Amino acid sequence: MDDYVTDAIADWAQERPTLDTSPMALISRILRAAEIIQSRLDAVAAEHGLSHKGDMDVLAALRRVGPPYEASPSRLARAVQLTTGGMTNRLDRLEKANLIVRRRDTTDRRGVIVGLTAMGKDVCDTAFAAVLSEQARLVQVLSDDQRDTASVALKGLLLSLGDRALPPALPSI
Amino acid sequence: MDDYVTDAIADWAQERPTLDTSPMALISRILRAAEIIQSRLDAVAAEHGLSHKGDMDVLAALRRVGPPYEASPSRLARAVQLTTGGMTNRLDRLEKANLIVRRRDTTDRRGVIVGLTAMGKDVCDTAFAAVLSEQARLVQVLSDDQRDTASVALKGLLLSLGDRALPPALPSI
DNA sequence: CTAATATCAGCGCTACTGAGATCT
DNA sequence: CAGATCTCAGTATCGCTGATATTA
Repeated sequence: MDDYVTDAIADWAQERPTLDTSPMALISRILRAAEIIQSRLDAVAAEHGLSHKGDMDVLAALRRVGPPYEASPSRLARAVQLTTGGMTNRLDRLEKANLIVRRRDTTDRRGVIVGLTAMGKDVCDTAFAAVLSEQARLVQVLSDDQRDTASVALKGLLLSLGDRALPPALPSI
Repeated sequence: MDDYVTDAIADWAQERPTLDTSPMALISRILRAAEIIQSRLDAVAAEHGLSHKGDMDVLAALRRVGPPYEASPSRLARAVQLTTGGMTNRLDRLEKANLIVRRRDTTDRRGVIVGLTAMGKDVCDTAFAAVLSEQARLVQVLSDDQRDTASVALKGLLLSLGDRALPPALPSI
């Protein structure tokens, strides 16, 4: 059976035989899979009150650093690949929903510290568990070996694209 | 060396040890890679006059069907995973830029047929070649074997998500 | 009559840019 | 003074929904 990309590659081979379309086999599938997956995960997050795309990512970024679940806006922006201006907007929304709070950074008075509220932590925990189980359902069709080798390949790709783990947070960042 | 996702998984293991985060190794990497790749490809397309995201996809969908480079709006919408309303907007833009034309479908007077202009074909051909060569650069870090196995895995994933090749166009569709 | 096609207007959401205030 | 941090206002983009006209 053919997916959309298989078909596209076959068409291009017909129309422009000199073009090397082999990279599409991977790249186009990454793009197309991401669209479909993202919309499914957004739907699951929305069922748990996170109706705005990206909210889950911010909450998760705060949650996974551990108690007291705090980080600076700029660090969060880096984590989710957003400008600080964009992060301000997301934080405004999340603060209005009582999922996060902002307080001044006492050690650097330019800065702000964002923290999860108790409610934010609860919502994050239940929503994240649901998103994860949806993810598990999505990858179910693949063998363990397929998942592992594909993960390793994508990790190599990401590293070459400059995607890195964030440096550990300093006493206040 | 660790990418962002490796780090995230390690954090979650610390914070919520009972959660099975293994699906993230693949899913999160697909999502994160797609963001980065898409923005790079958009930048390349923009260098060739296609400053609006998605324009390349529509032109390519028309181009790859072969002469006379025509298709209906609804078929194009299906190809790029868009509502027909959304496609109307894109086509308005592309028509204003003289990259496509719309004409009435003589066999079904509800319908419209979208065709590439000569200029549209030229722009598409040069832009697509540039995008492809950027794609080749992006996957350069991976071995042939890695690309193949990852492609196959993603194809399996896409098929399970319902992604299928479009049925062949009927005499007018 | 029901269903399909394309368009349009209105709406909502999202993020970016550039300027500004504050502080290191 | 240069540079960092965050916010804000303005702007652009983008796609969806639902109504409509037309035709099969």
